[in-house]
Amino acid sequence: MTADRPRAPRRDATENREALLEAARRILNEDPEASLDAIAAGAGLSRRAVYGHFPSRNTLVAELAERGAARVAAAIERATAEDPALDVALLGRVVWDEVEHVRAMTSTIVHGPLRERIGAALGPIHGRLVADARRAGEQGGRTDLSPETVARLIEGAAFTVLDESLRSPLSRRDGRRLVVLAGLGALGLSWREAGELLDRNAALLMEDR
Amino acid sequence: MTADRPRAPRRDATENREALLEAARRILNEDPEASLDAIAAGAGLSRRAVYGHFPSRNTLVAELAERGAARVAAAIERATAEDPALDVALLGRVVWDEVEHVRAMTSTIVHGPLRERIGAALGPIHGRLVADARRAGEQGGRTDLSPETVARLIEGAAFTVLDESLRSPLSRRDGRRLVVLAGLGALGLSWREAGELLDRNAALLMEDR
DNA sequence: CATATCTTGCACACAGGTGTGCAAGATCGA
DNA sequence: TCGATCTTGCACACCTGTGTGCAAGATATG
Repeated sequence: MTADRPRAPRRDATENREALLEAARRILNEDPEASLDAIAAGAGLSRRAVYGHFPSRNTLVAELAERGAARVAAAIERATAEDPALDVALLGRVVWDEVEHVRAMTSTIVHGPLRERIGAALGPIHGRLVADARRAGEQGGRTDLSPETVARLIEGAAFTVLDESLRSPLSRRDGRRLVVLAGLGALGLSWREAGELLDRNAALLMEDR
Repeated sequence: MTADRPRAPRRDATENREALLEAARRILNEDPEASLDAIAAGAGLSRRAVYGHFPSRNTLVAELAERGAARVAAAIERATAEDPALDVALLGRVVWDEVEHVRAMTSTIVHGPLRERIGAALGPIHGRLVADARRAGEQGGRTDLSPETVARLIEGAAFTVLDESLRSPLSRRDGRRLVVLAGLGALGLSWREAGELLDRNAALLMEDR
C-alpha cells in the first residue's frame, strides 16, 4: 500500500507557486481587492493556472497572511526588554519594521475577516502588551484603564500610524518613531517621558537589528 | 415661463424618502455593505421604488453621510474651550455622543471613498485639533510632532475607540471617557495629567449637554 | 370621483467576480 | 526521447449586485 505519490512536483511548478504568493503580496498591497486575474497576471500566469496551486482565492490570501503573521511573530520573539515601557517601544519598532512594506495589505487583512485567521499567530503581541500594561501599572503607570484596554489602545495607535502612512507616506525612520511615540502615549506616558525614554535608548530607532 | 412643477410631491412619497434614509441608517449600521434590496425592505418598500427617490445607491448613502456630518459639525460649534487640552477633551466627548449610535457606518464611511464627501463638513474638527495641538505646544505641550500629525493621532485614537467599541460594546459613559483619555494621550498628556484634567472638569463627562 | 402620482413585480442588460471541465499545447525530467 | 506534469484558452455555470423599461395596480389629493 505505498501511498500514491506519483512523483515530486516539478521544479517550475513550485517556483510558480511561490511566484503567485509573491505577486499576491505585491499586488494586494497596491489594491487589496485585486482580482485573482490580476494576481495571476502579476505572476506571469493565467488565472486558470492558479487553481492548480490553490483551491480558491481565499486559500491563497490566507496562506499569505499566515506567512506574514508567522514572520512578525518570529521577529518579536527576538526582541524583549525588562522595562515595560521600553518593551512597548521595542515591540512597536520591530513590528513596524516587519509590516511597513506591506502596509496596505496589512490594514485590510486586519480590518477584515482574515483577522481571526492570523489572530493566533499575532496573539503573542497582544499578550506581551497586556503584560506590559499590567506591569507598568504596578510600577506607577496607568491604572485608570484595564491592561486589556491599554493594550488595545496601543495596537490601535499602531494601526492609526499605519493608515496615516498610507495617505501621506512616511520614511521608515519617521514611521518607527511615530509608531513608538503613539504607543507610549497610549501607555500613559507624557510626551516628555516618551522622549526621554527614546533618548536613553537611542539604539531603539537605529538601523541595525 | 412658469417652471413646470406639476404639483407638490405626495405626502406619502416624502415620508417614504425619509423612511429610506432612516432604514439605511439602521441597516448600514449593522452591515455597512448591505444591498439596496435590504435597505428598501427595511423601509417597507421594493428595491424598484428606491429609484423613484434616488438616482443611485451611492446617492442615497452620500446624502445620509452628509446629513450625519452636518449634524456633527453643528454639534461641535456649540462647544468650545479656551484651554487646548480641555478643548480636545470637549471635542472628543461631543463627537462621540453624536457618533456613538452609528459607529459601524461611521467607521466604514470614514475609511471608504465617501470620506472626501464628508471631509468638508468635518474639516472644522480637524482644524480645531490642529489649532489646539499648536497652542498646546506653545504652552509647554508636545513639540516633538507637528500639530498636523498630533491632530491625526488624536483622530486616529478616536477611531480606535470606535472600532474597539464594535468588538466589545462600551457603555455610552465608558465610551466617552475612553475617547477623551485616548485623545489626551495622543496630545501628549500623561495619564495622570489627563485624569486631573477630567477631575477639574467633572462636567465634561456628565449626561447633560 | 378623476387623475396625477407613487409603488410593484417582472424582465432584462450589464458588470465583475469565482470556480470547473476539457482539449491542446508547452515544458520539465528521468 | 518520451511521458508525466504543468499551463493555457476557451466555454460554461453561477453568484451578487446595480440600474432601466414597462404595464398594472394602489393611493393620495384636488
